[in-house]
Amino acid sequence: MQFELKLTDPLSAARRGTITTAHGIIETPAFMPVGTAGAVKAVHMREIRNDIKAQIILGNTYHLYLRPGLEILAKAGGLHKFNGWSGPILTDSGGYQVYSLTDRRKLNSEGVMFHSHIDGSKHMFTPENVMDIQRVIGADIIMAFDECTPWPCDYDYASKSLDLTHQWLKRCISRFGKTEPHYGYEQSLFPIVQGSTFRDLRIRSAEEIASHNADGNAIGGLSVGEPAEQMYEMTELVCGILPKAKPRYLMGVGTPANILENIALGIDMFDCVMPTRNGRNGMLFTSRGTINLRNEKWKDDFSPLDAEGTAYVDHEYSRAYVKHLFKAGEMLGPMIASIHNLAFYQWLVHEARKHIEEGEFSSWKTAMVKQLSVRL
RNA sequence: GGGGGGAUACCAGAGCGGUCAAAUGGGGCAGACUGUAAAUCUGUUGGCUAAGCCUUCGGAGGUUCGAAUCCUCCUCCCCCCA
Repeated sequence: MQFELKLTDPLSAARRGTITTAHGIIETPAFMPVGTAGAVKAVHMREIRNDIKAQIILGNTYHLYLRPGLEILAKAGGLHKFNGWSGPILTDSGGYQVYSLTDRRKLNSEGVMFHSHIDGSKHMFTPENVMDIQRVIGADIIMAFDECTPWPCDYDYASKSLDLTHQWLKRCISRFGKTEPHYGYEQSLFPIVQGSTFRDLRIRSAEEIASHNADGNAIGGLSVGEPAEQMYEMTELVCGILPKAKPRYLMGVGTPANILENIALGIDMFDCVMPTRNGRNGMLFTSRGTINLRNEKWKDDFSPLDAEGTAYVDHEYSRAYVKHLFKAGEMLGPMIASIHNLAFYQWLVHEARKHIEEGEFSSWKTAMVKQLSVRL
């Protein structure tokens, strides 16, 4: 994997770059749709590719390991062949499940014992086997096994958790270095900065992560409930320490406004379930603000879903119709909303890239953030 | 013609003397959602001058300190036998 930093915004820390992987190029700043179980929920790969035009999607180690399982993934020839997405893939390590499935796991220095949410069976995840599993899945970018700390989190816990994540990182790097890709193309390992919302812990973690000189670096443990201002404070701090020449990935973020603010602080890559999950739940993100499609006020609004939208669904369907689909429990509603939202997120980062290139990112961002906060 | 069952809020449907403005679903209205246990979850759903009051359980009377609940008549609906 290669990262080329093309230019930096003169008025902010925003950057414009290109990541080249074995499966294609990613223009940064980039937004990556989440496809946890090997599918971006409710959306065809064809639509991700042709209509939404995402350049990379995510998968998840924990979920894919449980189902369909490594045997099938290996037999298929890796996730790309299995799910038909021939572009770049990034897999999360299961570190987020350490946080989100906290009542279904036991953590110790060796690793994490999960009680499967599917059948209750026990599965030990260690830094070593998480590398091995991600080798089998075959993602272009794989993530270190970490503990995503909850928020709020007391200092001592955050500090100890940080040390554990750092120890695990060394084990990840060691195992990764001793193993080979299974399918003939290169994989890159990204380490993850933790430290909750404590400045000194974030500094300590960012310095540790930077010292490994990985292909790219991630920031985790944010967007877990902390106020947005604290998230921005942490990303700014960490971006000041992480190497400039490597892509920076802010994990799990976020709202359209979060993305623009973090681009301004030097983040290059984002992923978030929000466009798909909120879409399935009837919420649309647009350049003019958000829409709750289930609201009564759209019942006879026959105007396009999003007159300024870039997706075909924005012009083929009316708000009234898609509201009806949601009310009627028709699965086409969530499908349309997911395509719209993902296309909107792609439009957002596309515009961000364009405005960085034009040297007017900051003013555009300020105006856009204001518009995005409107509730239509 | 004979016998039996039933009418409860937008719908379905509990309740069968006070703790009932009335369970539970559905529907309606609104909210949440940030490296996905999510096509999920939460709140709310008679009125008002709102920790209180007013009008509600087919209709009209009655019994009782007190009735959605008991009695009488009326109106409709359903089932069984002829």
